[in-house]
Amino acid sequence: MSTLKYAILGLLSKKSMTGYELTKEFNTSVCEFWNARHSQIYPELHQLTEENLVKYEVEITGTCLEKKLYSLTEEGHEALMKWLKKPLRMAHTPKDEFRLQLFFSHNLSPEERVHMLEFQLIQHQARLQFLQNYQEKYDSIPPANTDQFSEYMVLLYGIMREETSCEWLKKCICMCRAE
Amino acid sequence: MSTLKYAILGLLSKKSMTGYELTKEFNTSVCEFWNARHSQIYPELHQLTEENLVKYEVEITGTCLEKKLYSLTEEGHEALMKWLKKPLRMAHTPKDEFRLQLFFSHNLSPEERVHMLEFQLIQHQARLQFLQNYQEKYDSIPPANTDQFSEYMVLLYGIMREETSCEWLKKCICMCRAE
DNA sequence: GGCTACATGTAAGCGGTTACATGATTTA
DNA sequence: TAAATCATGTAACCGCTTACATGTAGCC
Repeated sequence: MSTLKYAILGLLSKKSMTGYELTKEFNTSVCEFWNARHSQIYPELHQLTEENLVKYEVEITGTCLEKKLYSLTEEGHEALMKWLKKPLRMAHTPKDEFRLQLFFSHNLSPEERVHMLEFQLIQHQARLQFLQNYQEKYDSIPPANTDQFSEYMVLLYGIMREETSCEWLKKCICMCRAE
Repeated sequence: MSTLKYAILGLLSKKSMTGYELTKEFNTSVCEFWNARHSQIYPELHQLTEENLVKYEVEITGTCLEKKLYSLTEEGHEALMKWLKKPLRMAHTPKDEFRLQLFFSHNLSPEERVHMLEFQLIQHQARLQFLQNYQEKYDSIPPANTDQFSEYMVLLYGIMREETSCEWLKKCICMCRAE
């Protein structure tokens, strides 16, 4: 079963949602480490329904607009728990077009190379700022048994990763300028 | 044009190679930030030939085994340079199944959660060790205009990223045990 | 009345993986 | 002579993106 299905089960374990709301979730909180478009989510929900891992109730908004409120079945909850307990092999290093460029960058002039590093740096600095702002919403580390604690750990990684990226880019700029 | 095509052009700019050798390259040095299987590489080489970005010469090994030695055309070199100079938007945070698990990990027992963090930690420590061993081959930072320098920068990122991952995992284990 | 957000779907195509398929060369 | 490596290809399938397609509800 695809990871996306577990992501959907996980989100539905927190709160019953429509496909539309799931799509929004994938574009906000979860998007730091997973994402999906509605064109992928609706078919997956159909499949999960067939597999009896989720069920839905039709609600009417206004006079006739139907929306499907999805929730986990007992079976769905079990499938989620089983996946959560599965030890994962470390993921293969993800593809990275910028580092591919950099790998061939000796074909560029020193100025061009420094320029491309600086362009990445300002973007990662902005991303770091965004994540740090998000972190300020926590005035302390949440208790370990809450979903806020899980969120906090994941956010922490994002911040540390961006700090490292900025540090690395600055180091590279420095080394390029040294000669 | 897909990134894989530029990766192939980049590798061929260093050295003329067969599809088989390109495949090996994608499983060693370059695999830290890009990879591809032979089933994808051979069709891409056919397309690049049609687009007149690469050309090949047939060589005979032994008595009859034909191999195609690919190299860049003038046009191919220009395409590579054009791509190298293209400023890249920061890549979207890559998908990460482990962090997805962790995001839903408040459903686990404290012991189970610590266990999954420790399992990741030993894997990242091994990867860090591997990259550090690789780094020892450089006894100093190579001159900035060489391809070794490009390699060195990319390797440095790998090491810093793994260091950060280990640091983060240790911090998480600590926080999980604190309560 | 018009705009934005809510809400749900399908189709075509791309990049990539896994598996199928074949055969020559080198080395132990 | 058997196994590992060199060498080149194709087919089916999967996950995902982009685009197509439709209609309602709420707000200004």
